[in-house]
Amino acid sequence: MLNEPILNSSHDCGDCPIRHRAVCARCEPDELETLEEVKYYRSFEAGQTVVWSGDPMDFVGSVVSGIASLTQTMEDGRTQMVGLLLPSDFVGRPGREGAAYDVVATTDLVMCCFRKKPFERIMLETPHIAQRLLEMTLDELDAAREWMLVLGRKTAREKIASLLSIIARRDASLKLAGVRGTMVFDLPLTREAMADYLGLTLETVSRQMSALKRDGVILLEGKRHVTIPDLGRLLEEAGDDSDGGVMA
Amino acid sequence: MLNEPILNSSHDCGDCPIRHRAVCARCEPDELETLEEVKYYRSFEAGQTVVWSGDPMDFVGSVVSGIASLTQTMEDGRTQMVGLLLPSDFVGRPGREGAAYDVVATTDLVMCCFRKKPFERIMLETPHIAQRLLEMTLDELDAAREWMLVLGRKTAREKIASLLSIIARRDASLKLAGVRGTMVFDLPLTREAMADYLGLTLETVSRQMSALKRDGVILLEGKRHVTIPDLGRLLEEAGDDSDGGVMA
DNA sequence: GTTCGCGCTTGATCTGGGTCAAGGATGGCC
DNA sequence: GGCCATCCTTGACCCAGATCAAGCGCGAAC
Repeated sequence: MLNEPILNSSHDCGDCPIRHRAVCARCEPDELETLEEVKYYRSFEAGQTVVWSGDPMDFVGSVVSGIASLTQTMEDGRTQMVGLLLPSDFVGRPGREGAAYDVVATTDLVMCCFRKKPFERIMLETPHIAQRLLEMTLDELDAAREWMLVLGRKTAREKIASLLSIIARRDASLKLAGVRGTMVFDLPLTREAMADYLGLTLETVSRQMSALKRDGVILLEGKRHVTIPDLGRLLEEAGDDSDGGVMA
Repeated sequence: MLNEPILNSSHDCGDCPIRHRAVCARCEPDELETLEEVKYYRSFEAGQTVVWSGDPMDFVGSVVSGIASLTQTMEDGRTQMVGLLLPSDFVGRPGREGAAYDVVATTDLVMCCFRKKPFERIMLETPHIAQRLLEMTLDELDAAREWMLVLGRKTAREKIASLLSIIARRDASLKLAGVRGTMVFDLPLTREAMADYLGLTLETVSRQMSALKRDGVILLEGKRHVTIPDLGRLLEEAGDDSDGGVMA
């Protein structure tokens, strides 16, 4: 799943997650303007802001490694994280001018970017891409709407459990081999970032993490290393109706 | 704005909001299978469910008149409205199997539907449609993410003000002629529906409506008829940084 | 080693909004 | 007209989570 090609798997030429022939500068650079003008890589340090809300965003792209978050902020400083970008996730709004939210590097981050104008041209010429983007955007919309239920109706404990199960499930590499339903991973978020994602304070996050640990729903080594002995139990705690606990 | 064509304004043949030639059964029915097999109208009474979450959804479509809401429900009955469909809004997930949430008619509702299979075929053949859908979906995604800020970080009073300003702004026909910043409309939602949209209880909605009335932010005649004497003031109450109070 | 800083935990207290409960208004129907 | 149902309002009380505050653990810099 990690770094899975996001637009078309039919063309594989390396570490760029956007592997459509039409946008593969490495393979058919003549199709495009000068290579670097269209496709390029960019690195960010943890904490750096990729784009500010409202600023013009002249590129689209996807995460190669690291984690970025999409956050909205009110003037008085209240902030809400509205999305989490893991490797292979796409950011960008073809046909839209500015960014609608801040994009911030949560960890060190490498992105693979395309300048927007040529990308849009390619999109017009390659219906497949628009369709793939539509699918991806529909998935994001579903995820956003599911998150609205979390924000609007779940208790603090359920919110934490929901976040943990999402992180666990989005990284399939984390299954603990041989033990059904057990997962191990390092939290990529500080307590504060978790709070911003969940609409809570960091103190409440901390307390609920402790409570889940006390009740054996999770095991904690240090502050970040998490073991989930029973994913089914966690999903129950999350108030999740889907019993997605069935593992390969 | 009302009933504005949602896919392509270049072809106008009546009351269907999807006015693309390729899907206009009335004008070029030969292009398609039997007319009724592809495009049809459907009416629902207030309270009726259009589709249940998880059920197969074999159509896409858009609202002709009335209001529908998208809601997610937990087993224990907690519900969260995750979207509001006004006339001309599109529902449907081309390329996706089942519905991800309940679609419920909030008022009496008329929808213009297309069976999904042929619609998808048309989409493949008509790049313009996929691109228009992508734009619309990106807009919905933006709206959903803005709503996440409301749900996660705003107070009850700010939530109510946000909802009122959204309803006011989405229906441009509601400007009170000649009076700058003044708007009048009938709330299309019960207090309970408002609560479900805002992640509150109906009692809190009622109390905050009374408070906003007491403070002169809104005027109420009966329970539903709302006058907003000063949209700027309302946006301020909503904690909205955009001073969208500039009126035509 | 010591000190600093940051991320985290935990405790004590406060409060916004939830919960429970009792009516009030409106409108359809007999 | 009277009756009933539905939607709404208001009050009294409670509690989950926010706020304020103190201190811990651990790695980095010296």
